[in-house]
Amino acid sequence: MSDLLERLRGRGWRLTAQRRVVAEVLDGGGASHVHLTADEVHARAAARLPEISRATVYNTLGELVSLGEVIEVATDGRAKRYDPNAHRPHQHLVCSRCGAIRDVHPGGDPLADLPAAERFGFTVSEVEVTYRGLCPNCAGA
Amino acid sequence: MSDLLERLRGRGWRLTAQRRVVAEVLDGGGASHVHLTADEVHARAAARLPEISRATVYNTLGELVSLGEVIEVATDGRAKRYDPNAHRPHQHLVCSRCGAIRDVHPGGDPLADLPAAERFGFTVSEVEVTYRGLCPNCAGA
DNA sequence: TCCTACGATAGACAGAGTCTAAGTCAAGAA
DNA sequence: TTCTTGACTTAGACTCTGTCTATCGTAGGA
Repeated sequence: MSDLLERLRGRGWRLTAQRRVVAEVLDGGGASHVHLTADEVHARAAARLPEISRATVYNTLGELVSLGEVIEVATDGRAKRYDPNAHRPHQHLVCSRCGAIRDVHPGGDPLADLPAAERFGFTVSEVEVTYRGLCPNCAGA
Repeated sequence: MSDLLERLRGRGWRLTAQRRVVAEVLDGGGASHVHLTADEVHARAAARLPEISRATVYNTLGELVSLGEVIEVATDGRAKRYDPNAHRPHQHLVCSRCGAIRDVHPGGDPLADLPAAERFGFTVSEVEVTYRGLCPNCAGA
């Protein structure tokens, strides 16, 4: 994660304690890639830096998204979730009951599946694929 | 749309003026398939039936969704949008700047693109594909 | 026509996110 | 090292979207 901070600093980011903590929280999931809501990020950040405000968390997440370091995922129309796994293209598997999210990496480029005739003049730059169903826990219950 | 109302009535739906107006508003887009937010549906319904309440619009939309007559689309993490084009499988093309939405119908079944090894025990039942980019208007500006 | 259960209503409430004004501090300059 | 400045942070009010509850109204069957 320190390389992320260095990368951001190289792009003119001022390195504050708050931003550092938010970046660390997002990276905290490690390989499991938890997809936290802004509120969860705030709660975890506040555990280390109690005076951090919600606005700062929202600002920092927004900046990370616009810098392409984090992906915003809107799976349910409720709170957005933030996915730090931005550098490897992937898709999401979402449980319709409990909301659990898993990253999946099928091969192929879904963008190629949309013929020009179906683009209606749009300049398409990305695709978001979300598979919905029941996770093993919920399917068992 | 009257066939929709008949279909719903056949399923035990009580046919009230409010429900009729909401169904007509959703159908009002016709072939263009506008994707209205709940608030927009309420505004248009209120133009015909001024005393209709927000709660009624939300209730009716929720019922139409659970009956499979309308699809709920969460493209931006803000307000959900309601898509009356539920009977023909399709995907969405969304403008990242102005939020415009278009239905597209590429061939093929995106569900087939996810190998069992990438399903992690999930019982996958549907896929949601959203292409993002700039619409012709926004790309020109 | 009458009854009654289902549906509609107003308005309070809750969650997610944005905005503003004022105070703080990271990092470059001297 | 100290100073300076503008970017960053903060509290808290505000907006928007959606839900809930108690009460009132009415569609549709008897």
